[in-house]
Amino acid sequence: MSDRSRKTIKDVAAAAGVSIGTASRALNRTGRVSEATVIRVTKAAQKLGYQPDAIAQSLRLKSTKVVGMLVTDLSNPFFAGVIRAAEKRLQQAGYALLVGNTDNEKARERFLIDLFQRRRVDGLIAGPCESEDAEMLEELDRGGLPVIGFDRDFGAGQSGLHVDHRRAAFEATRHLLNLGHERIALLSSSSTLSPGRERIAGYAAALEERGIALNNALIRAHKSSMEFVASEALSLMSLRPAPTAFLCLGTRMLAGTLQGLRQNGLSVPDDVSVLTVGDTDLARLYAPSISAVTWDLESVGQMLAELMLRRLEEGESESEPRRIMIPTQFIDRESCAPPGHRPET
Amino acid sequence: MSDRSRKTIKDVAAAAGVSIGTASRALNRTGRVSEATVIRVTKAAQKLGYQPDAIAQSLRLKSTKVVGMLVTDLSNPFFAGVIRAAEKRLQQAGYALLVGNTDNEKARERFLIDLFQRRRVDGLIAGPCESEDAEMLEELDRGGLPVIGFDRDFGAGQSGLHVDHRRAAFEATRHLLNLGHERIALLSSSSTLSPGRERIAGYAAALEERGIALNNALIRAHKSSMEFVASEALSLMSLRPAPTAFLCLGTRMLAGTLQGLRQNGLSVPDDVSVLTVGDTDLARLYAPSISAVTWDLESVGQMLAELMLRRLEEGESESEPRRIMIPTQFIDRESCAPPGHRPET
DNA sequence: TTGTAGGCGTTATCAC
DNA sequence: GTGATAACGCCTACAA
Repeated sequence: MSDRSRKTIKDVAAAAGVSIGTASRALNRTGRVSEATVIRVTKAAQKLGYQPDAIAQSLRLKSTKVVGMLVTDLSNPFFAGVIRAAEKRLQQAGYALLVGNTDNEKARERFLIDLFQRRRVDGLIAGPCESEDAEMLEELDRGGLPVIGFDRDFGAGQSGLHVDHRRAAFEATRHLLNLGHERIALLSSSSTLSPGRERIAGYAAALEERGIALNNALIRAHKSSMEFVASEALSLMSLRPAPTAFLCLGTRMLAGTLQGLRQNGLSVPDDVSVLTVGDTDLARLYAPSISAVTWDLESVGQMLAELMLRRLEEGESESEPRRIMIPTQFIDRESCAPPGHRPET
Repeated sequence: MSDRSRKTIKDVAAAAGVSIGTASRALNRTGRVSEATVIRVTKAAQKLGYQPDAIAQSLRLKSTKVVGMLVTDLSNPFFAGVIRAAEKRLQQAGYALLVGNTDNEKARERFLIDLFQRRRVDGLIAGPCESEDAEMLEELDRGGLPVIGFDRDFGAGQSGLHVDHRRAAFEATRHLLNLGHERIALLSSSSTLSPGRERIAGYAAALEERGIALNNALIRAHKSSMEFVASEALSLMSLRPAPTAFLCLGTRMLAGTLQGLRQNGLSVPDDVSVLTVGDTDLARLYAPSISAVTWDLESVGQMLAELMLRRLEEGESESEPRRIMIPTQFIDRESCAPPGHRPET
């Protein structure tokens, strides 16, 4: 099966004693071909180990059967799980998935979109990015490249999927409020990306519902290393009055917070309650286990693929855009208790 | 920029008033072209927003500038980190990375290899899989498709990269032995994949060095859910004499073990020591933090890409296969103590 | 039912 | 230096 001896449909046709046109029709079962030649051609193809050249097919059919996907970071488990599920579903439908990391940089996003276009992907799934480049993607979509947004702002005419981050943060905050907390610190890695913004909005809405004023001193929203988050957590704890609960938006925030609290001998939930939006092994298995808001990565990936496939298979029939909102679940574990559970030191 | 109006080199040539051949040469700066026409053509291309069609180029040049990568599970953080780094490096060299999940199934591996071949990938990075299908990959390689193995058995003539799992487990085990442990339980998700086999071998070698007989009752090597691992851990603890330390091979094993111990009120490291091969947030941040053997995912990915690029750019010059062994580092944290640290209950 | 031929968008090999 | 022209491998009218 050396590269040189790669069999083409020409070889198959020759081996079966038919023209290449007939061979093609027999292999693809398109057009009128006698059953006898179908068998003959198929056998010849099998014997030769013929594999149709997807590149040539793409050129001819104007479809690569590839969809591109843009994420900020493929190694982030929240994306990895989604990618995995999306790839699986797309593969069932005969599509491959080409993934690109934007690293949350506008320039890289541009570069990748360009790359995907040159590679003639059939569609594009666009995850969150600092450059909420709605118009650009909308233009692509109108230009004939189906775009599905994922946790990202996009134009009115576009299809997409959102995890309900706002409600997630709302419910988490309300849970803390119900326990009696009023000074709830918020740690977020971003206030500009759609998920971050939505979560902060949900937090604010829950406070407002109780008539508690938003205290900006309690909010820390910027990307930072785990070590820095740890020191942020400590600096928050040194406020007077100190927060009685931490709402961590994302794994890194949770990890940093736990580290910071632990370094300072603060115990959860006795000294302070902790709650996270986005569930991970760490939250599940930490001692104490951390209450979390979670959602199903697999169904997110699957739905994304589904949205894309629908667009792809509808062809030109510009159907109305579909939007999907993925619900979240609150999981109560051991990390939350009423404030003042233990007298302050 | 609608699909219909996608500009081809023909449009560029027309706009610049030259033939398509000249346009091509000007754009690619190949062959003799006057500086004046280069400028004219370039400007025309820019104005039209011309993007060369990578598919047509692939067909013509017989190179897709795509490399395929096979992993058991893209959402496993140990793979995700590697993939991310490999993709980055390959992209710098103008290659895209197409990833496929084998789910550790032979049939899926076959399917994906077939898919990658039809898509005419320029090379293949093959991660571990239950089917250590050395001959098949070797044949592919000889047939002209560069194959780089990753933590996987492969033929003598092939290039590849291995993390030094054997040494990792050896050192971890030796650390426990040095603390005085003699009954060390081993939890592994697999004894058939290359990494699992190597680790078990490293464990065995360390015991042998001390003249301690291998006790199969202490070894549990099969894939299983976290819950099952937890019950495995407990069943191990009910042995008499009970193990005094756990060596966990992989995140899931660690997570299950910690959960099991915790459910039973066993404390680390007072009742039992715990050590993991493969570092994660969970190990770093658990209380107590878990000693671990780690390695650099990024350099693994980068080296894999490097190996591939070298093969790709050497062309036909069948250079001798290169092998790389990635070293590991032992990180001592809080989860290990001498046995009998606290009198048994 | 089957064969022939044109073309998808490029690049490379020729002549000029 | 530049312009035709022939592939690359495949599918699909159109003709037979």
